[in-house]
Amino acid sequence: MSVSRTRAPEPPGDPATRLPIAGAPPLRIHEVAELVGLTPRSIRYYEEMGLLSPSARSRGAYRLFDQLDVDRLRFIKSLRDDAGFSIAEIGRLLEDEAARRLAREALASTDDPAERHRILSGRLASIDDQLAGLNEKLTRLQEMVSELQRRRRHVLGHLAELAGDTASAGDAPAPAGTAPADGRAVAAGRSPAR
Amino acid sequence: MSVSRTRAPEPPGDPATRLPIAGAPPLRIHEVAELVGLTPRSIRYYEEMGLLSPSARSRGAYRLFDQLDVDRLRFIKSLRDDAGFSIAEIGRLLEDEAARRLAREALASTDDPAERHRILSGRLASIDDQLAGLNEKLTRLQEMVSELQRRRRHVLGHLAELAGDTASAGDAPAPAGTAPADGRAVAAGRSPAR
DNA sequence: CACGACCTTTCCGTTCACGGAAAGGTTATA
DNA sequence: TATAACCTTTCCGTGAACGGAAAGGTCGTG
Repeated sequence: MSVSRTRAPEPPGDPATRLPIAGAPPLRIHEVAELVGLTPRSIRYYEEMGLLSPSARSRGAYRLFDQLDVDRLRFIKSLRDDAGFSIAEIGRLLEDEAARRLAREALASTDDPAERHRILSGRLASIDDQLAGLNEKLTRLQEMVSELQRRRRHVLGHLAELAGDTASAGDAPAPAGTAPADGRAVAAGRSPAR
Repeated sequence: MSVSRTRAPEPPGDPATRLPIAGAPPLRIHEVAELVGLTPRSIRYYEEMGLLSPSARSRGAYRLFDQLDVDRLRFIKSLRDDAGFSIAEIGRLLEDEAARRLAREALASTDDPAERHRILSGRLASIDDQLAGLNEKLTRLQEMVSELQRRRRHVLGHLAELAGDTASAGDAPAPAGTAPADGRAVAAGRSPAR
């Protein structure tokens, strides 16, 4: 989901990097807000909470957002809505993002193997921490999904039986097991219901 | 994750259904609270919000909870902590639970195929709604996880390269792709960090 | 330069999901 | 029956995550 572009510092000048955006016309707060699906108020709040580096300002004092800011905001929104993290937790994750940048620079400025190893190990540990948290949520969500799928199949079975014929009026025992939880989107027809 | 036992109304009498519980010694609020990992306050709040049927009361006015209540509370907690649903949303999901019971009864009391079909279709639609919401969350979470895994492999690669030898001082392009997102817990060594 | 549309900060208000105290009742045990 | 340890309802308080108004500044266009 594009956490932020990791390569290409792109010094200055670079016509049409991708299709939708041109050079880098900085956006104003309500524009990004609409773009990523947040309110200006929320964005200011996130900045106040330290989730955004004090992004660029115009001579006046208008906040100006570039593509990286937009990516970051999208990431924040995803963390909030999809993973259900609190703003404080997101703050910690993004601190880690910052640590990541620092590690990057540190790595670039030293050739000492011991030092490099220390830095990389720290990064690995941090990533594992995050993975642990996310995987736990993921697993439980998958359990819920497979439970629902079980029910779906059950209902479907009744419907089929109804369409076919009515043999005996007792319901089959049904597999009754926790099912291996396969995840992956399977069946859903309706609207978001939010 | 055991939403609630669906079978066996168990009229009266039934010694030792499962290992931990005996017949049905109703629990008091702080006991269930400890059991499922909630506070008494929260449980009362959930009842106030309509997530719990006015569970049994003693002659005094003590709330008494049986195994089904415990299951239901566990489900609520899972919905809250893992899926990140708000109490209101959980309320809607549980309303659906209720609808499920009603459908069950309705199905038991009619043989009219048209009627049965209507009921079953309603159930199916509701399940699909829920699946849609959960699957969306699941997908996005999986994306986040695979992004993290990508980073992990990247760091791991650097570490290996460091352990092996330093040939040329440039970083390999690395697979750079969104990786199919396999889900399933993969690597995590640390503590929960919550 | 005037204007409308946007922006700034500051501050107070609100909803959610409880926490916690007050005032009093209940239950099991000594 | 008295005591400790629970329980009840009621109500006020709180932190998080904003919403929204006030008072004023800034931008691009006519």
